[in-house]
Amino acid sequence: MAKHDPDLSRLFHALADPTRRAILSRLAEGSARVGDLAAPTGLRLPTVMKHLSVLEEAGLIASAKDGRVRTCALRPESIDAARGWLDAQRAIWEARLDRLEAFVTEDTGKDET
Amino acid sequence: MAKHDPDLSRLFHALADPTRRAILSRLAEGSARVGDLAAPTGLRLPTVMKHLSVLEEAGLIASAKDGRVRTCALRPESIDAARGWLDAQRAIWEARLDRLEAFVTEDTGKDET
DNA sequence: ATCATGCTTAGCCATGCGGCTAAGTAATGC
DNA sequence: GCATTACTTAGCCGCATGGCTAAGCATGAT
Repeated sequence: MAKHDPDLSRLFHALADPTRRAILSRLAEGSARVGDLAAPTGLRLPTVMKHLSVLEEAGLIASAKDGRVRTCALRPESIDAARGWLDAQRAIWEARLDRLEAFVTEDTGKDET
Repeated sequence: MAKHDPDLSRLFHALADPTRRAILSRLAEGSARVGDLAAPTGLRLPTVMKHLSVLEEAGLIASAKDGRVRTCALRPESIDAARGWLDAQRAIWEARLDRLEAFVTEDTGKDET
């Protein structure tokens, strides 16, 4: 387990934005050009570009420029880091759950504020 | 599939911070008091409190106050939403991968910026 | 009653993020 | 060559985030 894990932070951060998740979903239907990705979002190109940068730096997508057109595609394996962490945590949490059992969890909302 | 999915955004956002992930890891060893959670972070209490709020609003932890002590515990099932989304995406991406195959992905770094 | 403990609230500050416009560059089409 | 297309870069703006200090409040100990 790494101490800092900036990769994981960038990955989760990238996934935390609805627009970016929408872009990913769109890309799941096939690779697309930047303009085509921007259109359905209702956002301006530069804004979408930033989102694409975030996604690319998180390793979630790859892009290549052919002529004046940049095409983006998913990098499916990138999601494994996130899944791996979640699965690991889940496993540990479940294992410990018997000890915690009905501590605060019993009520789902014992004390809010 | 929801349009906005603010829950998913909050969840991923909560997981995007190293300090918060550290707190979750610590909680995986058993429930703990706020002060005990703050100590290893090197951060001040109010700061940690904010992190705990984020985690709680994301549904990742629950807390209850007994006397003047607040105890926090994990909510293992909360992670399922994230896992679910990741798994779904992963599945779709994999399925489509044959079509995309070696489009941009071939090189891992054809054209950066 | 008084004091210490442990969390909580309020408010400040710097940075970062998500949105925009405007202007720039590179490839294609005529 | 010149206009158009399609990104790209630069820079601005408002708000959220993550850190802090200082002060508050409730509980437990003396």
